[in-house]
Amino acid sequence: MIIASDLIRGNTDTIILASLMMKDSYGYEINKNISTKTDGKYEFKEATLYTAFKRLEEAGFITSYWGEQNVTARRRYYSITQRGKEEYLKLLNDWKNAKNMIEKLIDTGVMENGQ
Amino acid sequence: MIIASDLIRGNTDTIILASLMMKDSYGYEINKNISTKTDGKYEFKEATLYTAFKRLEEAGFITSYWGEQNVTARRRYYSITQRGKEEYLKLLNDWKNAKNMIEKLIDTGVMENGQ
DNA sequence: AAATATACCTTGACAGGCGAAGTATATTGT
DNA sequence: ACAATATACTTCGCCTGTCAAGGTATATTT
Repeated sequence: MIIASDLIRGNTDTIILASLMMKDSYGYEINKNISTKTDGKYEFKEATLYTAFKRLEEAGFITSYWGEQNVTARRRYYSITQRGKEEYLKLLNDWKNAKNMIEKLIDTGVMENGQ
Repeated sequence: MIIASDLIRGNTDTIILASLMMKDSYGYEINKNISTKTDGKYEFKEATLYTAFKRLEEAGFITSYWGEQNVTARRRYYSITQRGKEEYLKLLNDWKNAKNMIEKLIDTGVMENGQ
């Protein structure tokens, strides 16, 4: 998994909501898309992913429904709600702030490059 | 505290090690410096800070010694070790990778600005 | 018939953050 | 003189999120 999960923690919900901003999707697909986007460097552990879905649904940020009977296994699709969209924007902003703050705090000048 | 601690988690050790890269310091001072640098937006909770010191010392990344008797309360100073310096560089690199990955995963184009 | 891929779910352990409470000294305010 | 505040460190126990491990079920490939 290469990337320490404690560095992703706090962005889990944002990542899931971002995926659902595009279109309704289901756990397995979301995870595969993440894997593709990161060249296989990251993927949620299943338990983490499904725990997150439950948390987000209970909070009213997403809703779910069973997909049509399909060729492979059954799929539970998730859809982002209006409140979820608002939350996503808030989380995006939180990340922006946290990121800037962290950079300010961990930089000692040893890595001489602005990006 | 404005900033969600789950967004900082994973950078706690890096922030402390970064502080000690400059000079030996003690908990209270490190925390005040963080508060100053962030315009009061962030500060470790005491329990978090001292837990982190213990963790880092057990891992061999820092060492500690009691400061000279001084005008106010007694101070336990921390010093970064050679292994701690190497760890700091590693953590800095981990952060850089995680940051890029997160940005890639949470961006949907709704916030139209490159920074 | 077995292996693999798709797809979801739950339990229990573990680690880090932190509220709360405690200890001790020096300075500042009234 | 006494209280409040600032400095400074420590420990206990709870909470939350991650995740290893196990389970269920179907379709395709070997």
